[in-house]
Amino acid sequence: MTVSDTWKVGALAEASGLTVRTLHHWDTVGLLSPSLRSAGGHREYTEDDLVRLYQVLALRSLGLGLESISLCLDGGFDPARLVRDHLAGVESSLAALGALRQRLVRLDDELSAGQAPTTTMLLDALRAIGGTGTASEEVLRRHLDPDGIQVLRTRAAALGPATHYLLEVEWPELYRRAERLRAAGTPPTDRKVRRLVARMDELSALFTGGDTTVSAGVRGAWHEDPAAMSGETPAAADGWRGLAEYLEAARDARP
Amino acid sequence: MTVSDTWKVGALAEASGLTVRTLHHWDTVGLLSPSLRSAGGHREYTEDDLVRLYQVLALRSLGLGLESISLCLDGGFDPARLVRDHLAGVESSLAALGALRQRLVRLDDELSAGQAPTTTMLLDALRAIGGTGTASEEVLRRHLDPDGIQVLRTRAAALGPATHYLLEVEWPELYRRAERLRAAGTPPTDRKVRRLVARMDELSALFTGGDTTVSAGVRGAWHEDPAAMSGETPAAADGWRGLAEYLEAARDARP
DNA sequence: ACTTGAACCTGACGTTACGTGAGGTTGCAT
DNA sequence: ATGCAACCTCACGTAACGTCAGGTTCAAGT
Repeated sequence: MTVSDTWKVGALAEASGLTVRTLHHWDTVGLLSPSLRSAGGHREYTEDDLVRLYQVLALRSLGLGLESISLCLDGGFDPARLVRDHLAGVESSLAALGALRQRLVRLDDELSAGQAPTTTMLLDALRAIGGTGTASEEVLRRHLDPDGIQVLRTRAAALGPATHYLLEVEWPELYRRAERLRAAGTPPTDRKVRRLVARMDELSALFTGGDTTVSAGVRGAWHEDPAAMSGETPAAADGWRGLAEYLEAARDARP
Repeated sequence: MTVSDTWKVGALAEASGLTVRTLHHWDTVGLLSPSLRSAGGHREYTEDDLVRLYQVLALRSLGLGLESISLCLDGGFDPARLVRDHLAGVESSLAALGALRQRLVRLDDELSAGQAPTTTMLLDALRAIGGTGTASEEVLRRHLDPDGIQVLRTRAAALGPATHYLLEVEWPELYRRAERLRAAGTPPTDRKVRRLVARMDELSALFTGGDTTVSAGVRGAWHEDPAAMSGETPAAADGWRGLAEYLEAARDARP
C-alpha cells in the first residue's frame, strides 16, 4: 500500500544526499547491501535497508571509519569503547592541528606584514636594524659596527621573497630538530647535530655574505641573549641558553 | 677533507629520522633526487641535496603536500599565497574537528554515566522518569499516566546497550538532517522528509513497544516543550517549535 | 682474490573512501 | 519495436608512503 516498497539506487542516493557510487561502494564492502535484486540485477533497497542506512549515516557523522561502523552495527564491538578511542584520536589530531595553526598564523602575519623581516634570529636582527626597535636591537648593536649592519641591510634587500620565506620556515625547523636531538641526549659530536649546525651556519652566511666578522657578531648577539633574538618559545627555563651552548659545542667539535 | 663527501640512503635516513622508503619515494616523485649515483646505481646524496632536504623538512612540517613543496622550492608558486591558502584549509578543518569533538565528548559523557539515559527526546524522558528530575519531567507527567511511564521504564531496561547507543547517535542525526531539509525549504510532503519522520516514529516505537497511547503522549510532551525535552541546540529562536510543526505536517501528509 | 653478510636496487601491491569514466545491459514509455 | 535514462560491473586514480619479494652491489674479512 506504500508508494513504493523498494528503492533503486538512484532514488535512494537522491533521497539521502549520497552518490550512487557511494552506495555501490558500501555494498561491495558489505556495509550496506540491498536485501533484494531485480531479475536483471538492479539493486532493490527495502525498508530494513533504509533503517540500516540511517544508522550508518548517524555513525558516519561521528567521523568513524566504515570498518568501525560495520563492527558497531554488527555487534562485534563495544560501542562505548569505540567512541572513547575515537574521541582520543580526535583530541590528539585536534591538538596537533591547533599547534600547526599557531605556526601558520604567525607565519602568515609576518609574511603579510610586507617585506618587514621576521621573528627568527637573523631576520629579527634585520627588523631591529630597520628601526622598529625591539629588544634585540641593543644587543645586536653591541656586537656589530655600522659596516656590519650595512652588510645585513644590503643582503636583506638582495634576497628574493622565496629565500626570505624559506628562512622563515627552515630556520625554526632547524631549531626544533636541534631541540629534539638535545632533549634526546644526543651528544653534540653526533653527525646529525653537526649537520644541523652546518646548515644553520650556511643560512647565516646567506645573510652575511660570508663575512665572518658579521656572522660572528650576529652569533655573539644571539648567544648573549637568545630569548631576545627569537620569537620562538623555549622548551625549558634554560632552554635557549642551553641550546646555544649545545650548538656551540657541536661547532667546536668540527675539526 | 670532510668525513664523507656523499651520503647513502641508509645513513641519510638515520640522520634525518626518515625512512629509506620515504627517501626513495621523494626521489621517484622528483621532490628530492640525489645528485649522484654510484657506478652500481646506489644513491649518493651531496651537500646540496642535504640543503634541499632541510628545506623539504621545513615545509613539510607546515603540513604542506609534497606537490606544494615542490612548487614552492622550484619557484613555481608564490609562497605567501600558498601559506594563506593552506592556513584557510587548516582553519576550516580545525573548526570541523572542534565541532566533532563537542559531539563526541557529550556522547562519551552520557555513555560513561552508566546506564543513565541521554539527551534526546525519548531518552531524556526516561531520565526524567528515573527521578533525576529535569525540566522535561513535569511536561512528560502531564502527558502520560503511570502505566505509560511503566511501559517506558520496562522498555529501557529491555533494550541492549547497542540499541541504546544507536539511539544516542541516530536520533540526533535524524534531527540534523531534518533541520537541514527544513532550512533548504524542502516541503514537508517530500519523500525524504516523510522517510525521516517514519524512521523517527520507528525509533519511538522501539521504546514504547508500539503502544500508540504512550508514543502519542511522549510526542505530545515533546511538541509542547521541545527545548526542555532535548539537549540539542536549536538553529533559530523558533527552531524547535518550527521543526516540530514541520515534522507534524510531514506526518499528517502521510496517507 | 674470494666470500659473505649488510645495505642497496627496482618493481608491485596495500592502505581510505570513494571519483570518474568505459563499455555493456535493463527497464519503462512511447 | 525502439529509444533513452538508469542501471550494471570492471578498473584505474587519489596521498604518502609501508611492506614484502627477488635480485644486485658494497665493504670487510680471510
